Amino acid sequence: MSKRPVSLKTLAQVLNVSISTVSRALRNHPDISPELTQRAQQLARELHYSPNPLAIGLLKNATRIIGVIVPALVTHFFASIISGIESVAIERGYYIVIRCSYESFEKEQECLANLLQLRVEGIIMCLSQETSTYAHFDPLLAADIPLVFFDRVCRPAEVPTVVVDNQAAACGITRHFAAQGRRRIAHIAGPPALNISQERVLGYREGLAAAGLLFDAQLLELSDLSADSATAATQRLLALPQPPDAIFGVNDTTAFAAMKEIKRQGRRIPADVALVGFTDEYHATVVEPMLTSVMHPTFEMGRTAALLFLEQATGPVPPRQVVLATQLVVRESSL
Amino acid sequence: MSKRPVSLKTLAQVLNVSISTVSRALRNHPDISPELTQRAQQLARELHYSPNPLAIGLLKNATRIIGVIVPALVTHFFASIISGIESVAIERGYYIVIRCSYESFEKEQECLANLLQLRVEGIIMCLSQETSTYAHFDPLLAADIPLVFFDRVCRPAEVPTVVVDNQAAACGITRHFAAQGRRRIAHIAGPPALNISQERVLGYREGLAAAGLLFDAQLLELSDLSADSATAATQRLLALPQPPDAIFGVNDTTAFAAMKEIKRQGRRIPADVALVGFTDEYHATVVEPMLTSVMHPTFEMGRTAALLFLEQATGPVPPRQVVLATQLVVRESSL
DNA sequence: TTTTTCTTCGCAAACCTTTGCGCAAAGGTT
DNA sequence: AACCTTTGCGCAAAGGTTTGCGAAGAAAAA
Repeated sequence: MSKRPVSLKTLAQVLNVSISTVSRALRNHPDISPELTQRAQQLARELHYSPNPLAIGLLKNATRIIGVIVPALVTHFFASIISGIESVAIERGYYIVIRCSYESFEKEQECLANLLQLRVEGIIMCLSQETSTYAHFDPLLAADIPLVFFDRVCRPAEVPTVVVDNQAAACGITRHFAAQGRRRIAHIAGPPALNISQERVLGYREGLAAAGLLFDAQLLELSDLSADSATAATQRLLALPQPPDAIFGVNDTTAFAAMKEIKRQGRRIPADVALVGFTDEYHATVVEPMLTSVMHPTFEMGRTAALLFLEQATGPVPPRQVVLATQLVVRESSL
Repeated sequence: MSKRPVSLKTLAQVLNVSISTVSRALRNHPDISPELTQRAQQLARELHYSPNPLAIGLLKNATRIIGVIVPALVTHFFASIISGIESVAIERGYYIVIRCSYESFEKEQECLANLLQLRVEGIIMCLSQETSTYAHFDPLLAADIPLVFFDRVCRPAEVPTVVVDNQAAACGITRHFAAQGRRRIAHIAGPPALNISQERVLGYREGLAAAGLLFDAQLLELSDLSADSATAATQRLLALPQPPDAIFGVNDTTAFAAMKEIKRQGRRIPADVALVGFTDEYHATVVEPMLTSVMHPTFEMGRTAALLFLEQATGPVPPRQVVLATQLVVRESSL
């Protein structure tokens, strides 16, 4: 298509020496005379020579590309994590190729296969919401291709992961509610297959116990992390004979949807129902009332995931499980 | 690092034929006997052979990678556009590599050079806020590397672009305000170098004229698209002897910041000051009052940009300028 | 039988880079 | 004068794929 860029061959012809000599000259090989080295580097600059990564990749069997698979792109959470991954990738001379699974197990498999075809050097990903079997990662592990999970993880014994302290955070939220005098604390949970859902439910129950409250199955609702399902869950909760006086959403999308529904029904936040989200999207501060939420170190999470990849890429080391601390940011919605 | 995957060579050795024969067999070349073709394809499946894109890329001088440069990743707007680009890229067998300029002209140049080193087949990008000279695109044009701009554009005579009807939309907002009886309509504009800022200011003035209102320079404030600068601009506007009764923000970030400041000063929206944003981020519906805004077809914008790239990639055609329609979504903040 | 025509495959070059090895000329040592 | 070392460079292979051309063998035509 576009004309071929200048190669070592071009330089060699101009300098009237062999290709291998030019190659050495550019890399300051001691075998090459200072004058020729000088001339070659000078010419390379003038002609804007840059080594062809495909040729090097072919030779070294390394593309310097990291594949990244996210369930969704259009969220503060994932965009910020990608941003973190990108930042360390750049520092270390890697490129990242993004693929989106759209929360679909099937698409997740497609993305995986697709990125492997590209010969990525590793994959950093977050499981889709539908993913509940994990055999599709076998080929990666068998081929020694570094794999890193973040947030939603599996097979932690084999694959390095970076997650947040979900259970502790969820416990903290529940205890925060209890400390405000709330007694009927509800939780809108996520898909049961996901570790994040499980851990947050665990933390929720731990918090209840710590506050001396009994677990009430009616107050534990399920959602698929979407606004619609969260709205439905909220409606069911509010329709209870004894509706909750506090709701803890599994993420901020859930909490925003709950907030809308609560307000739509003319109930006051936090007077009638206190509300807390999870993830701390940027807009938590712009809604009214401002949403109490669990701040995730998203950028840091991305950076850590990338560093875990680098760790695996340099030498095969045992998989590390990094747990990042979150912080409960208390705002108007839960006071 | 990781072991080399199976290549044509591997297959050739097993089948006891030459590499070129296997290559032809897999591509159903008529020169190869049906039985051998059959056997080769069978074996390729069993061994999970997939052609090495580096080798093909080297041969064809094509990486099937599109470089994408955005000023920021962590926004609904850009994430959604990237999503659109990705969707058509996948359909056409391309990969996308994302780079972020962080609104910096210097970083924009770095990203550009970096992606060119990777030998991307084209670049789809949005100008950084600081970018006001455009010579750094010369090498691309000279090398016939397809380039596409979206939203913030330049050199439209040479480079295909996809934008929204900024002036018409801005005019529409202003007239909407006027129709509600507003008389002192302010605009918080963006960096003057950007086409989007210029066009929206033009539309603003066009709308004023159409409504029979005089332009008042005091009511035209500048921002750098950040929340902080928008807050400052809002403070200046509200401190005016005759403060505005309507504010039109150059984007939703600006509008959100303005909303916070207006509320902080104890003024009512829309009673005292009506407010309209631009871009319709998802959270426009969750703030209180819900924000009137201009809905952008962001996903469509990404898709269009990718299609424009494909257009350039197949054959050099004159650059097209695509203008997408927006829609003013009227909500509580301006009624 | 000899020549022509298919059929079916292999050789080699090209894309670009790196690197082990070899080789020539120049200088130095005995 | 004969030998050894250094200096400075080229050859060739390797990595995986595609493709024009040549070639061997078989079948068909003369």
